[in-house]
Amino acid sequence: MHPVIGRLREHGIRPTPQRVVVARRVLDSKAHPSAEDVLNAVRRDSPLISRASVYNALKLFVRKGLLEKRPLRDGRHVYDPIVEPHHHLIDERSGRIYDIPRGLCRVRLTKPLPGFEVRGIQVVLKGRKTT
Amino acid sequence: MHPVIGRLREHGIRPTPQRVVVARRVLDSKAHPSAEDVLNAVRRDSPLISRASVYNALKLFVRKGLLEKRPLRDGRHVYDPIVEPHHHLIDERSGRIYDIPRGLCRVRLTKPLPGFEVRGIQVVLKGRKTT
DNA sequence: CCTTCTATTTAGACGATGTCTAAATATAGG
DNA sequence: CCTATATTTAGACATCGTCTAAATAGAAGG
Repeated sequence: MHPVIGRLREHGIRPTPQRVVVARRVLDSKAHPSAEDVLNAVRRDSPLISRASVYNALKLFVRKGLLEKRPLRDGRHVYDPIVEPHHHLIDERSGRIYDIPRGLCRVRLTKPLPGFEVRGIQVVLKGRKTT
Repeated sequence: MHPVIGRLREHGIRPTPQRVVVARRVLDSKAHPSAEDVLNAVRRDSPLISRASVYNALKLFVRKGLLEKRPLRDGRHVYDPIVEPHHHLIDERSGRIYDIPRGLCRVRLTKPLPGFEVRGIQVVLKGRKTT
């Protein structure tokens, strides 16, 4: 039995064959793959798996807490007339984006990052309007 | 003369009619519009403007420092098997994503955000590998 | 004003990404 | 075994951004 089957069950996910191959590809990955990356990788071993099954599996895994989905790939943008550095606040429910002035939110690196020149910091808070 | 014409010229942008209507829509916006938002808004006044002109104008404005482009819209994601909170580092040249442990980077709100319940903080550093 | 060279706009095709649906298939529980 | 439910599948569809080749506009020089 694949070790991932246990992890799927722990999270209340029925381990169908399709889900197992998706989980095997993504769970031990350090590469932060996109859905299409996973689809292509999985199809090398299981050429008959459908696009929708991979997307369904990934969505389910996120809902069950096995994975996190992160918007880290270039693709969909908004345009901001405020070019000075500042941060942003996104309301989960409406998707609305608010500005946070630089002074309201401080970011500090406790150690330098060797071998990397930092050229920009973007902080995004997610949450819900309560009023 | 539209006030935006001056701002375009200040940034070394020739103020064509198409660019002026795009600039008018986006420069005074608080709404963080996407390119498609801008296209749709602009077409209400200038139905004949082409999709490519709007995209070209936005890209030019960013290159000239009039706007910033920010990846704040849901759309393209990666999947991360590390579900514990941590931050990320993106190499501008390769697009590669690296993990930053929570302890290496601290975020602090200097004042609370009234009317908003924060449910997640995402810090993304952009820069370049130097080694 | 005319010509010429360059910049810009345009329509439309294209690729990538993600969602949805209806039909087929598999599985679980009685 | 039968039935109800879950899952998979192919394919259509929508959105977003890029690209290209042809048309147009504008600037610069005579």
